[in-house]
Amino acid sequence: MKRRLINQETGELEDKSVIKSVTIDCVIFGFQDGKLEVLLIKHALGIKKGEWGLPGGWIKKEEGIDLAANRLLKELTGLGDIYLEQLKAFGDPNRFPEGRIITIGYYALINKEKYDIKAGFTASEASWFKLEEIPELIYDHNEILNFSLKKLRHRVKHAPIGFNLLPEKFTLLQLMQLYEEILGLKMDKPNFRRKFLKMKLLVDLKEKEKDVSHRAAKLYKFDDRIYQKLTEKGFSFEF
Amino acid sequence: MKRRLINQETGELEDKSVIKSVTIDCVIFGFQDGKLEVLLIKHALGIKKGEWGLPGGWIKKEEGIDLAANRLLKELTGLGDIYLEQLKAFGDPNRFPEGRIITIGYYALINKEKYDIKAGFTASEASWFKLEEIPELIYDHNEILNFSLKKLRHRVKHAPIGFNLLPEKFTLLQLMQLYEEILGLKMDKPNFRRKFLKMKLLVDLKEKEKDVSHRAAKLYKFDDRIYQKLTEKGFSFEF
DNA sequence: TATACTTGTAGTCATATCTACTATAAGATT
DNA sequence: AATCTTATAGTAGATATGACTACAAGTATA
Repeated sequence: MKRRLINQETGELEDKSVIKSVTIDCVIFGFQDGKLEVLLIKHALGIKKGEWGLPGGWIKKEEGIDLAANRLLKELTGLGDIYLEQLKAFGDPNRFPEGRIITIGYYALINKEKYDIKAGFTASEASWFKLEEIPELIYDHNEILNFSLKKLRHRVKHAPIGFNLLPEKFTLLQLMQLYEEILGLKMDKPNFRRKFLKMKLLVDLKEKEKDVSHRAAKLYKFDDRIYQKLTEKGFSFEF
Repeated sequence: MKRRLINQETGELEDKSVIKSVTIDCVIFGFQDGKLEVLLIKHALGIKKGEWGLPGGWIKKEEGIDLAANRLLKELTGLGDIYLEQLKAFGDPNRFPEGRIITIGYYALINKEKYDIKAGFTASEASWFKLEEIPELIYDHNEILNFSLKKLRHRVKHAPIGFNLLPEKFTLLQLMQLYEEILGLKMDKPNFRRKFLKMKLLVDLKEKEKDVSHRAAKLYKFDDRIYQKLTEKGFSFEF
């Protein structure tokens, strides 16, 4: 079934506010209970009703693609100021059976504790999936998701972006477990501490965890201004 | 001047063979006399006549974007089997004043000794530019080029792709100078040798340079199959 | 109150890696 | 034969890494 793009009366493209051939799809990562999670939505309408896929949408005609991705994220989750980065364009001619549509993939990192994402999804059902539980997705969304994972794994080693998945205040063990989960390996606590603290990227909050049934650990936060300053001096984050 | 997209008789999109709103632009890198170079073309027609820009073109309707990039490269330079990788999509609404066009950037690495690229450009003038000599380019092509440089600098440290810019047989000094030029730093010859040879990525060709006015250096080549095998064993290229 | 248990944090040590060198070899040029 | 250029080998101190031990600070349990 081909969609009708032309308005027969005016002879023009219908709905001039969007470019019909380019969409945005977004992989939204969260982190909970030591596990990386991805937010998926269940399509409520159309041919793919009932199937899971990545949240996404159209780009408006006069809107930059980064802006469009931010807007979509805001519409879907109700929040802005989120770590968001473009993956690449996906343009296999058969990726979308109903027509030639190119999609630009993005991925976002959010702090689940801070927001209740699912509240933003009114029309369609939304749910978090751990990596092992991800079902078969519509179109090429599994490919986009796998690409985003590869990108995230690479990026997290070369830029201090992991913090975006954690609460503002976190312990070194939480940070280490985040790295272990994303990179899929086991690390040594003392060595991890030393390596990370040596970078002097973290602010010691002089606070401790509360309500834990063991010795409370120090809390730290990441300060982007410190990172910027270090970067200017030639520092380059490598893990 | 807005282009007419609608055929008034049929009520359909004109020229169904291309998606009018998405193009491809390609940064082609070469390496000569120790310097990184970029291939630019001078526009022969249209508003931008006489100005320099990146080679590019339209994506055909039934063509994947990677395939389209390869086809364009072949049309422009007359050769295939070239290292080519997508950068990302550039979609500022004002990037192209004559209408909303999204471009997907690619970058290619070619061995200049092997081919005479400029022969492929019949219609428009093409020329190599060293990095310091790059003029102001049309649209957002300077931004695309700068992005490609950042990507190349990063990629060359994490994957053995630099070889694509060198002749098939090369000396360790040539390789080192390539790295020095791309990364913009000075290196130590003995240390570079040791580090690179330790990876066991290079094939010692048991040959030496000829017609040099000094002690001839050993020639090496890069063998992708060796790299694949090492990768399977867990090796990861880092420089 | 004492003991075990869990997690945090400090320190040790052998090994590998990086960096800045020096030294020598192999040719070509004068 | 002396000299110059570049290739290639080696060396030694500094630094980083990885595997470990030890102990501290709490909570839970006996």
